[in-house]
Amino acid sequence: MSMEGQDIKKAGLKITLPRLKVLEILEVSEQRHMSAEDVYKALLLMGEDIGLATVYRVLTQFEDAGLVSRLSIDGGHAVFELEDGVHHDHLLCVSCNQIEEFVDEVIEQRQRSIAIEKGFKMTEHSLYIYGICKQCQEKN
Amino acid sequence: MSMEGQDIKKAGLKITLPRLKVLEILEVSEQRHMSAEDVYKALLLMGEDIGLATVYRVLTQFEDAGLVSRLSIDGGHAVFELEDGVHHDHLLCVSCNQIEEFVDEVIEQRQRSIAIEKGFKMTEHSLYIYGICKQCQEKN
DNA sequence: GTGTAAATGATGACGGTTTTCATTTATATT
DNA sequence: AATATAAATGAAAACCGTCATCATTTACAC
Repeated sequence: MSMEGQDIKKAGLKITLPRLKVLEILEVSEQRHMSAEDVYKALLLMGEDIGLATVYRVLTQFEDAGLVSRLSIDGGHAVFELEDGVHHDHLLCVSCNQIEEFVDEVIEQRQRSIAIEKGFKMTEHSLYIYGICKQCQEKN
Repeated sequence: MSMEGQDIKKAGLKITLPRLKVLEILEVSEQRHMSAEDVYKALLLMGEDIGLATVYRVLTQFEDAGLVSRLSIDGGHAVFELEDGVHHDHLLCVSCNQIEEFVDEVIEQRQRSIAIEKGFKMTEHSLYIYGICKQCQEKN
């Protein structure tokens, strides 16, 4: 059984072709952030005939299992990324939709302090910086 | 003409009953953050027979005019708040859906620095801290 | 008052996502 | 290896928040 198979099994899921292939796409794709539709199209290109509903289901199961993270970006559609255990935030280019990641311990710490000040028990946080990336600025 | 009427007029919009009433709801409602549906229901309670499509249109126009801000919270549905000119971020209670606001200049500054480091021209940013508010913690 | 562009309401469309349900498949057990 | 059974799948329809269409109504400049 492959490494991926073990991840799937550990999540309490049966090892099926759709699950193995979705995981493979996420691992081999040059784009780290993919929508369900992106994954679906990549599967079609690979010659795998897997339904879109299954892709959505599998991605949600992987999210529940902690294998992937879901980013809900502006305007209601989601992208997924392989979870690497390191929290990070995102910079999104509003022109080309490219996504970059960053980690900033100062911000992390301030967020924790604010939650405490307000009496909140923080479960999560999401920070998106929107802007125009270097390449898109140079193009125009 | 009321104060509100002037705001609407300044936005280049005709002063109509639906617009006055939507603005009134946003001002008098005890909840600062309302979805289009919330506003629509509040209008019905007031006895105003205004269509949901109009509520959406008016809120979008108010957003364009800078009278309200739209928050896109987790999973694609939006809430609106009266714009007071002061940028702030949000704490959301995942239990009771209450929303609190905060301002943190340290975070603001770090965000600007990160955008510069990454070569991004920042247009916007959104920061949400999710957690359980004080009241909900005490309840359980 | 009147003309004209703008605004409204009802309804249908839309897009991403989820549910339904009949069929197929993985896996534990014989 | 055959079988039983719960889980997984695919196709299609349902969903939900939001937006567009279009015929009718309204605000406001003249």
